[in-house]
Amino acid sequence: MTACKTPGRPDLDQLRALQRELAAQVIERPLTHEPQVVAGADVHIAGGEAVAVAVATDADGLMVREVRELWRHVDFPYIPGFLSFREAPAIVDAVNSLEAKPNLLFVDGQGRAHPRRFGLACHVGVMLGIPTIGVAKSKLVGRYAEPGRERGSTAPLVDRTETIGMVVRTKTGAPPVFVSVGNLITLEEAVAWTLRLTRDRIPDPTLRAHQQAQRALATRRARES
DNA sequence: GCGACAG
DNA sequence: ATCTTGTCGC
Repeated sequence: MTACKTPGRPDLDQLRALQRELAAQVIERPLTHEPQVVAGADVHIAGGEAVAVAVATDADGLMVREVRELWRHVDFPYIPGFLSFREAPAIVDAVNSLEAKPNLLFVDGQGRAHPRRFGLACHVGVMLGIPTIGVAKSKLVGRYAEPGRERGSTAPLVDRTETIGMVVRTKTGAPPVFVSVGNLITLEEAVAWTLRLTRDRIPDPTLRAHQQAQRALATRRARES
């Protein structure tokens, strides 16, 4: 049999076509409801085992309402531009496991600031049908001028002639983050909510999810030794 | 051909 | 992301 799926080398041409198709389903428009439940999600992967964590907080990110941890097998490799095929399934499951569906979700990666305008935050946003914001710690595509050093400074992220996101200084003196629309929100709102929920460099719900995922992996490693 | 390249 | 604790430098 030669027609088996080969985890090592996915059909990227086919996936690019799929991304363009799904990118057309992304809705960029103002929030229709004031978010009451905000969430952040992150995934850590070690040797085919992925742990996704979703943390739900109040609208200011100060009170944690819920933390869900979900394990999943992952075979898709990391390929720049195709991260969502590796991480989106686990994130979607983790968010769906929350008892209260969030009105806004922060995703650790790009939204529309992607070569085909379909980063991880868009993928998750389309699958869940909720507003999502992509907050990435580094750039995937686009050009930008360094924003001012103070927290709150911004600079547009531009690809060709299109503004695909915003480079945002969320912490004075720290490297900026790359904010873009995931789904059902505008770029301006995405930037405002990112600043609102960020106390350190990345949004609080995301930071909490990140730390919880790290603890979960460490725990599993200790258990296996 | 040469860089760039989310997590 | 991950390998990995303390240590070198401004």
